Amino acid sequence: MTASRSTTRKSFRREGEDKRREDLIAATLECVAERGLAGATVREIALRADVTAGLIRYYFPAKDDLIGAAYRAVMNRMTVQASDALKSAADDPRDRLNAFVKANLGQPIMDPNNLSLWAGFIGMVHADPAMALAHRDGYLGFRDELEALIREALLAAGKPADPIHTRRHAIAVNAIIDGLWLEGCLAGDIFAEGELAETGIAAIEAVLAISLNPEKGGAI
Amino acid sequence: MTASRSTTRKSFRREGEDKRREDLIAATLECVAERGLAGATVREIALRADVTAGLIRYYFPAKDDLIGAAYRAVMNRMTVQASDALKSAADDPRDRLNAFVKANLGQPIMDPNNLSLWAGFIGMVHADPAMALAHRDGYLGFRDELEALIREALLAAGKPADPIHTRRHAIAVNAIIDGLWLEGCLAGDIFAEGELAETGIAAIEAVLAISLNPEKGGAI
DNA sequence: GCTCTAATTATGCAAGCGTATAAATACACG
DNA sequence: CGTGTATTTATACGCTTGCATAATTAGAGC
Repeated sequence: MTASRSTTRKSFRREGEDKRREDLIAATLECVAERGLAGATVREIALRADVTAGLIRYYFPAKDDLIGAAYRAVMNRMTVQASDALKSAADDPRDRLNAFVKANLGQPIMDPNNLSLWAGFIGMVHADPAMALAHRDGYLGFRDELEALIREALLAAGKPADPIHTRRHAIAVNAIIDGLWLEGCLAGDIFAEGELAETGIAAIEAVLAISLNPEKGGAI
Repeated sequence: MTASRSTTRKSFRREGEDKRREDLIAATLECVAERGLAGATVREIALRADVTAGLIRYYFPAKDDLIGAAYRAVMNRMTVQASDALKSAADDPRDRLNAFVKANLGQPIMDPNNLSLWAGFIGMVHADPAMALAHRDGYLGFRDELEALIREALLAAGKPADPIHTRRHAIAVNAIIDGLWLEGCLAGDIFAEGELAETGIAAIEAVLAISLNPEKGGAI
């Protein structure tokens, strides 16, 4: 046994399955944030997670599964962040809707990194049915939550809230939020702090014909 | 000269530079439409254009240049289609804005293929400054055109149209159009024919507090 | 009809990709 | 303190990719 090892093998720690999955997903998001979906290669992700590439396949059958998990994680994180804003700030439904919109149109949801992953995914939706399903679930879930908020806000303002109109309102308000979120993520630097959130609130107030600031301003 | 050629060389025709570029861009769009940006490889594009891969580099220094040209072509095409709708249908500014919105929220602009290319691009914007520039130009151009339409529509309805409010209105209306376009491209099948366009018109009327159907309905 | 050149094909290369698999090792358990 | 196993590393394979370059040829101009 006189031979000396020319290279030392990487030392490592065993981690819990959940921890590793989370780390790998976090590393994936870092890659996407910095170089887009194309930059999220198996090797680069492993490097970020301080792990060797083979381990990824131990936790995810294929790379697409990791990417899909990362997408779901981001969407879920955004959903949770928006819901948190609801919990912490409201009893009047109009305040709740107001807080929901402001949360979606401010940090940390309105962030270029989120957009990069979202866009990369959307680009695959058309070609990959599995991802299309993942997307539609997230979209409808978001819109349903929004529709419930709108219904309550309308009722609190003494307005009718029949399903047909409420649905249409939800579609329009969803578009306003999505569109402004997009603008902010893509070119946040050309807008003043809070400008997009204010614009969104004002537009939604106009569409629903109610005030979302019931304490300060009266109902329209 | 008894030797026979084992394989015959591909016959070809020389084409004008413009024609070839257009063909290559069209082939690129086909690839993106079918399999997403990732499916738009140099070899696949060449196959579609009935050309060998090397020729692409003769017209485009690098693949990214072709992709960028394809992006610009699509955005330009959509812009032209929307502008055509303006020319063919209007003298009252409110009708013009109405037509503009309807055009952007209907065929052929609201199309999954357009979205695929757009999304793939947006995903790269964050990482590639050149593409970021290409995008911002297109975005600001679109918004400027929209802002002009809005200003005229407001004035025609006897409403004030000072720059500050007009800008904010343009941001909001742009968000509505973008958001609904997105929804329609992603899940057009869950909406009735023309539903998104109607929803968009109604939302924009509410935001601007004017009617966009001056012949039938009066101003609000 | 010849010639010259620009357009096109054909071939190959080096790099990077995702994936497979065997060897090594940390660590829980007795 | 061993021992077994789940976790992790290491290595390599086959494929695809974008790009370079040499050979060919279509077609314009004289």
